[in-house]
Amino acid sequence: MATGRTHRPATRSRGIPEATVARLPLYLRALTALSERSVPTVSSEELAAAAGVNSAKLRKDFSYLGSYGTRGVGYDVEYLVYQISRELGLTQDWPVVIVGIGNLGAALANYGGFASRGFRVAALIDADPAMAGKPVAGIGVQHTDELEHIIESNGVSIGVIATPAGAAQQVCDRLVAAGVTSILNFAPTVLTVPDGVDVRKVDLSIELQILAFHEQRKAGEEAGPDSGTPAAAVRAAAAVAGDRKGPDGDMPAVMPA
Amino acid sequence: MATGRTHRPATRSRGIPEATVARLPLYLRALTALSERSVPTVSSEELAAAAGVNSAKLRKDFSYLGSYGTRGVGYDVEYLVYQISRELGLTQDWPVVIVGIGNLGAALANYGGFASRGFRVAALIDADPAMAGKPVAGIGVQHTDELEHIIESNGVSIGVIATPAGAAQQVCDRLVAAGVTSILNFAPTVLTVPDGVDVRKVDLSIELQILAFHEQRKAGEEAGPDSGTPAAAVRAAAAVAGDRKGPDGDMPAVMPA
DNA sequence: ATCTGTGAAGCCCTTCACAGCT
DNA sequence: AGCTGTGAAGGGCTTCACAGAT
Repeated sequence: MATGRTHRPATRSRGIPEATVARLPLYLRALTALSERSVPTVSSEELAAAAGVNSAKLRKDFSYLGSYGTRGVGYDVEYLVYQISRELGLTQDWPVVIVGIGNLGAALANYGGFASRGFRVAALIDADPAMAGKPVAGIGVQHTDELEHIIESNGVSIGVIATPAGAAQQVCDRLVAAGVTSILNFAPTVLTVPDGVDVRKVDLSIELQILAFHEQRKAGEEAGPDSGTPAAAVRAAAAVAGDRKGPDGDMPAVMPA
Repeated sequence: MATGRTHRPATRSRGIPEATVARLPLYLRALTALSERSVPTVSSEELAAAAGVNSAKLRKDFSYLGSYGTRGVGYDVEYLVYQISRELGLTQDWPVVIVGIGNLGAALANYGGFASRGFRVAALIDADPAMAGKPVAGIGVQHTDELEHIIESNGVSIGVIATPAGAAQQVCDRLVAAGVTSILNFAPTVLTVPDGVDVRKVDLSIELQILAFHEQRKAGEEAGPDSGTPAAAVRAAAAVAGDRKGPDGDMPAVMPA
């Protein structure tokens, strides 16, 4: 999922499909809520509804973990919470560093979901010397110079990058060199990492652009031609004929060969 | 022009696969960077490297948009920027509201990527009366009471939810009732929406949990090289284990019958 | 009677490999 | 000669539908 990854037929992970892994946290959240309400058992149908998936998918997912249900009855909530937690590696404590304590970094540091489930903010790191020592979310910000030392002395293997795009690759390189093998990247850049390092990215503007695509499609379909969308005028300019074979419109004016 | 107003089989947008749509913003970003460096043309190989995908995939993706390249040469950068922008609906201006101006909401409001590409923060909304009027990112925060009025008078169709989990569904319902048809949800909850409304979710703790899973797997592998057997061995070992066929360990103490 | 666990079918996406332009 | 555009093959995920357990 990271950058260019060479061939690898079938990872010896444990045979759990990536798509399933990505849903386990969803199930876990739903189960935790049930657990807090002291619900003892739950059917695949009920749990699936709570997690927002369909029940066949949920059962298939669980089948990769083992046979944890009881036919005719359902799943034991507490038992499943434990099994999924263990599968996800949440029965241990993961120290995490956040690099880049701007608006977003601070928001992440304050995010409750961190501590609640196996993750502990071990340090906040920023390149601005003026930030050093300032407490954010009850933790003193440390300067980037300390990065390697912090990683090593805390045994950190997960790093969160919340720096500007320009600094992200450099920070990433330093994190990896110091021993980090999993990175959550909030900077709008493609990170290049060595094999064996996992990168996941969260990109706000990409999400919005995907929504815009679907939004545009809705607007175009529901009422035939363009309805009263604001600033739709720009788009009308593209209604010229040309030799390009695009499905809809062409370049406004300038266009090279 | 070639706008096929033919029969619509089902939910197929315009034949552009969802996976392709999700990558268009990535290409767009890479192309924008090239454009700023005044690079006139780029090959599928080069652009793919910059976007972190492989070139066959990129060419296939572009083939859904039309034939925008020149064989033997590559793609014209400016032309592609325009075509992808248009496809994503970024040639028009999308007013967006952000609901929930806590740490995260403020970070989002300050996020530059918003304004830079077709999106405009039309309003910031918070339930706390004490927040009302306070400027965040140069915009005055408005109270939730104004929500419907703001949506309608600004023609907002995209909403961002950055509230606590407990308030998310309620806010969502109000947004939808007021006319919003696309929602970006940062609250750790499954949102229920009517047909025709798109929801995308960004969930920090889920991303971390996925990383933890892989991190755990790495740690487990360097210790003992199990004979490279994916699912088969798991099942084989489990069959011997006894009742429950969990691959590894069982519940510490309590466990149902 | 009920609900899980799972082969099998179907679908979508990715990757390959080469035909077709320039 | 070089690079795009694309049919075809391949792989993974989802959905179906029912056998199997309690």
